[in-house]
Amino acid sequence: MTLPATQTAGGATSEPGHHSGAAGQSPGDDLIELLFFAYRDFVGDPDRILAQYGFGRAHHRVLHFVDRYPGLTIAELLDILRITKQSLNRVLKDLIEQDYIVQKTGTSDRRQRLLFCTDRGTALAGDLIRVQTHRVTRALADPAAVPAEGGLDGGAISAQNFLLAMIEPEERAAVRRLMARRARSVAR
Amino acid sequence: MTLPATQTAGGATSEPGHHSGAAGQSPGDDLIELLFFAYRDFVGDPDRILAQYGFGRAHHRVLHFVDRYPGLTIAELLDILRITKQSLNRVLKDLIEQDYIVQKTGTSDRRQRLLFCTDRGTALAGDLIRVQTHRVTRALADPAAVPAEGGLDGGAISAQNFLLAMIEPEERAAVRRLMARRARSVAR
DNA sequence: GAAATATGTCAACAACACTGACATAAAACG
DNA sequence: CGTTTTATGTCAGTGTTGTTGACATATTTC
Repeated sequence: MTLPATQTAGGATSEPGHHSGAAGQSPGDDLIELLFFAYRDFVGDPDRILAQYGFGRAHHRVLHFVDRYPGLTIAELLDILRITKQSLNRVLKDLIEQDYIVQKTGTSDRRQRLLFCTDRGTALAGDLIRVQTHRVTRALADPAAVPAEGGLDGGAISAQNFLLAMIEPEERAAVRRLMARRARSVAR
Repeated sequence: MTLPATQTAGGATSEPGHHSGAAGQSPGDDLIELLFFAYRDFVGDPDRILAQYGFGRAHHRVLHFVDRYPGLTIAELLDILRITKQSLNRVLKDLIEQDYIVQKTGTSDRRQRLLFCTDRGTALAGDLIRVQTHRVTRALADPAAVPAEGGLDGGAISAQNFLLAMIEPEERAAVRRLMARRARSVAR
């Protein structure tokens, strides 16, 4: 990210009103954008690994939950992921055909298909967990905790610091600069 | 979400190894899943509103950043969103044609197109910000702060509480139940 | 005047979500 | 025991959002 300094043109069409664009600051407004940036980088790590296997984010989610909760049923997985069974089946099929996941018929209810990772699946899931855990662990240990200027917001600061620390280190300055740009235009 | 109790079948193909599936707990492993659930619900609110306008998540992101940072250029927006200009143009075109965003030629550099929200755009962006701010504010004020059993992890607890509180209230119990299921299988 | 930059656009394609319809096996119920 | 419900699988079509590659235009920079 390489965002230059603030600039202006004719001036916006907007006028002060209900929301009044770029104003109406609320405590934790920054968290909305930080969540976007943090999540963007959070899924970026796995994405790079998955691409080498020809898998995508959808495959990751399935593999992750099956790895962490062995014996998950299709219905449970659908409930967690909140997607349709058609969407799930498309990626699950790939994972089963390529021997990352196996299905076993349920013992108590033989209609159910319980899902388990194979060794291959466990290995890949482990690689993916590893990079994400690394980012999270680093974020928790990050000393970049610069308390906000205002008063304590009861958790607001630490949530903000956590999300900021989840962002790729090289990008943090740019994100800080961007958000400062908004803060300035509001203070005016 | 309605996840039943733990169940087992034949037993997984996996064996103890490097990662050893469902084991290898790390401080903040929960945060990986909480981030998934929190983000899922976080974007769920706006999605419902946007659907009524025939817009999607991509439209939301563009509208949000243009609203918050009036005068943003195309290049800056591309840098923030990390998508190609072709992807951006598709949704930006919709927003401009339907009068949510206007472009103004830059004054210092006439090649640039500075982006601004119209009143319509500001209004919609305000509605979207509102629901997200509501969720964040509620999460920050949430007294659901049940300290973890272990020792303090320096920010780990509050980040965990924040993300949990970002989850749709009716779903939190299910998420807690799910994650407890993993904790149990690990303790064994 | 040539080269670099900021933006726009056409075309094709891939991932991942959706809807709707239909099929099968097993469990549950009366 | 037969009907109904449940858990899962599958076919077909569609929409959103991302990608690559190629090319065009206006403006700035050197």
